[in-house]
Amino acid sequence: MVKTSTNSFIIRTPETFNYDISRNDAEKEVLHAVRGDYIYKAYRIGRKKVLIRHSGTPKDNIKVEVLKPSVQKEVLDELRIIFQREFDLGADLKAFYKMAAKDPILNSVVKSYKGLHLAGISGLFETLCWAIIGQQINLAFAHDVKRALVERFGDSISYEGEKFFLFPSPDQMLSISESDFKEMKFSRQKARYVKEVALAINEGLTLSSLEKLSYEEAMNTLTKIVGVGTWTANYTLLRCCARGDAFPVKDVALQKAIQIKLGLDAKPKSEALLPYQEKWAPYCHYATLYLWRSLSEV
DNA sequence: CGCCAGGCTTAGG
DNA sequence: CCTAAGCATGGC
Repeated sequence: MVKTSTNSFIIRTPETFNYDISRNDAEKEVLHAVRGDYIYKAYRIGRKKVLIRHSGTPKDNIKVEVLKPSVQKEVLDELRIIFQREFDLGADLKAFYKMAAKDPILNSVVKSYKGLHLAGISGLFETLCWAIIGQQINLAFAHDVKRALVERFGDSISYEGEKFFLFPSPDQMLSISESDFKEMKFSRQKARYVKEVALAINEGLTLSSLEKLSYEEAMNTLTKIVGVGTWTANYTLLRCCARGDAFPVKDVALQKAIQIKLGLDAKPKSEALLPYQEKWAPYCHYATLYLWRSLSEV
């Protein structure tokens, strides 16, 4: 038996989980660094900044190693909880696969990306801001804007000559001037929108408060924030809260994927997607995720 | 050049 | 309720 370091641990994953296909290894993503089999990422746990790296085991479990600093057991426990959420390990995809196998749109994508879990976004604030940054612009540009924001205003942790960044806190976001936002290529509206979200978070909006609400209530809570419309709210409930009732019918990537699967001449309008919200419930989030992946966009 | 990108708000019918 | 304009930039 090999003695394992107290600074690493292994997370058991469900049968349906495949590490290689689920790990988000987008090179353009500023909040992690992909180094071969490892993904390096910084987290804020309490007041500590913690740098970890994770990798897959032969059995598709997840190995997490804390690289800096050396931490107490409580931090490791917290990291376990974070990873459960970050890879949506509570999801049992068997029922989704069973439903999708009989669905003309989904049957091919669930075969292609078997084992894919929702993964990759840490916090509510980050998710909402990322959605706002991504409104109406292409993803490559959105990544550049996020990178500029994070590298300039996010905290970081240094390790072996490299810096690993954390997403700015709501207070850090609120301190950014109009001209700085402009330099980072935020439109004036988007600069306001991310600050509106920061205020909402500071006033008590949390993931757990959202989880207690019904779909309609959660949508109402989010869309009350200026800058958060139905697309952004659905995106957040899907991506961050892993809710199976969230379905971004206005999403042009989702529309495009469905257009391709059905061989349509044009993208279906959002109203045309509404029936799928009922049909695919409670797996609208995974239906969307797999269709996005079919465009190589998640 | 025009049009579309993982939209939203506001103004004006 | 609905539609149009404005936002800012990049890729094709």
